[in-house]
Amino acid sequence: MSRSASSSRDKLIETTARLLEIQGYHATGLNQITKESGAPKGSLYYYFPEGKEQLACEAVKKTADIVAGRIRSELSRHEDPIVAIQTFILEMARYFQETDCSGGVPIAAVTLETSSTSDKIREACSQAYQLWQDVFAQKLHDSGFTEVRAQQLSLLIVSMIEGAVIISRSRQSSEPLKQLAGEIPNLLKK
Amino acid sequence: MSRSASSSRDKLIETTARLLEIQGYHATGLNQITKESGAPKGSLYYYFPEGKEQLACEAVKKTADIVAGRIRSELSRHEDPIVAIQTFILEMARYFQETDCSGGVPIAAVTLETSSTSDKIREACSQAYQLWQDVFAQKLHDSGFTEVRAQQLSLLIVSMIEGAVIISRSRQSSEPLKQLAGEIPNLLKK
DNA sequence: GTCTATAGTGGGATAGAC
DNA sequence: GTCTATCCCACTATAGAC
Repeated sequence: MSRSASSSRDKLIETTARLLEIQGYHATGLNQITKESGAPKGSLYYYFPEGKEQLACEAVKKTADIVAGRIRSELSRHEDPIVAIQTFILEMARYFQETDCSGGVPIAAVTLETSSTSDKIREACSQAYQLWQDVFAQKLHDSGFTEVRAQQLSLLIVSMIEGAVIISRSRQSSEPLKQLAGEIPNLLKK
Repeated sequence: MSRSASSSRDKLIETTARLLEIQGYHATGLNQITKESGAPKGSLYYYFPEGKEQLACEAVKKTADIVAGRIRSELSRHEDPIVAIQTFILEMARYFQETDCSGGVPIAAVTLETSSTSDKIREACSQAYQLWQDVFAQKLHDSGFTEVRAQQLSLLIVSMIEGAVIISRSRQSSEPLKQLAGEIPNLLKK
């Protein structure tokens, strides 16, 4: 439990999470991860004896929590769920541009690349999406929607965001994401 | 222009398109493509001198056209756009299950994996999404929506489908896709 | 048009010194 | 805990015979 130990481990996970978001799973090599993390090269298999799959799994879980926290934090800034979610999506558009049109769907590529070949990673991705959906649903439920309706709408919101970012990425433009934000009032109006 | 020549070329493109859909770009090797296509191994660089990038590009374009045709054909089966789009999405859910939960987003992985590294492929993906969006928009415009509104709603629809399939894939279940279908009436009701 | 062989690179993973 | 060296494998791409 020494500090330097967990520091190297954390750096590996964080770097992996960052690279998976912008490059995907297969394009992200172990060499690149150790190099960019600054973590000692020999420590990778010490902390992650099962190799790349385990490392990616941990990275996805870490991303799940961090993103859930960000969503929760953003949504809490406005009481009205329409305004809150709209603002969150516009904030995502900003982040998308800030990352040279390569961020915003931190686990989508991993999901698509590994869903047929690694149940562990796929399961981690599934739980991440569920977690994010739950955060949106909580906000909607707090605002008067029934639990069932809140879950349905949240699945829709998470789906739309994922798809809009992918299309935004293909166009190298945040326009699709911004357009999506404009549709939120229409979507949540009963 | 011999028949066998274009036949090998076509087989390579079709096999590539199929593999890209279920495996993504980096997991799909040239060896696997030639092997599964049944096309002579030596012919790949004869037909695609620029290699994998060119082959993937052609595969994405081919997919774009075929999928556009399928969407158009499905949507024409019902006059009411709500019923038509709903039915289309349920048909996608069926296809998703038929392909062992690995089909349905034929170019999403490619888009995410190559958008930063190949402008040619990224551009082909962008045009594919635009084409699919246009097909939905045409249907909506024919049904009385203004052109602008039809385009906005279509972007939303394509985005939602992409996202819902990704989440469906992570859960190995077509439920998210089916839930999305249920939301279409609410979405298109003015 | 097609084939084989191979160059050249980079990947993941392991062994063993320190 | 960390490092280096190394193994094996898969990949893209090319060269040159047929």
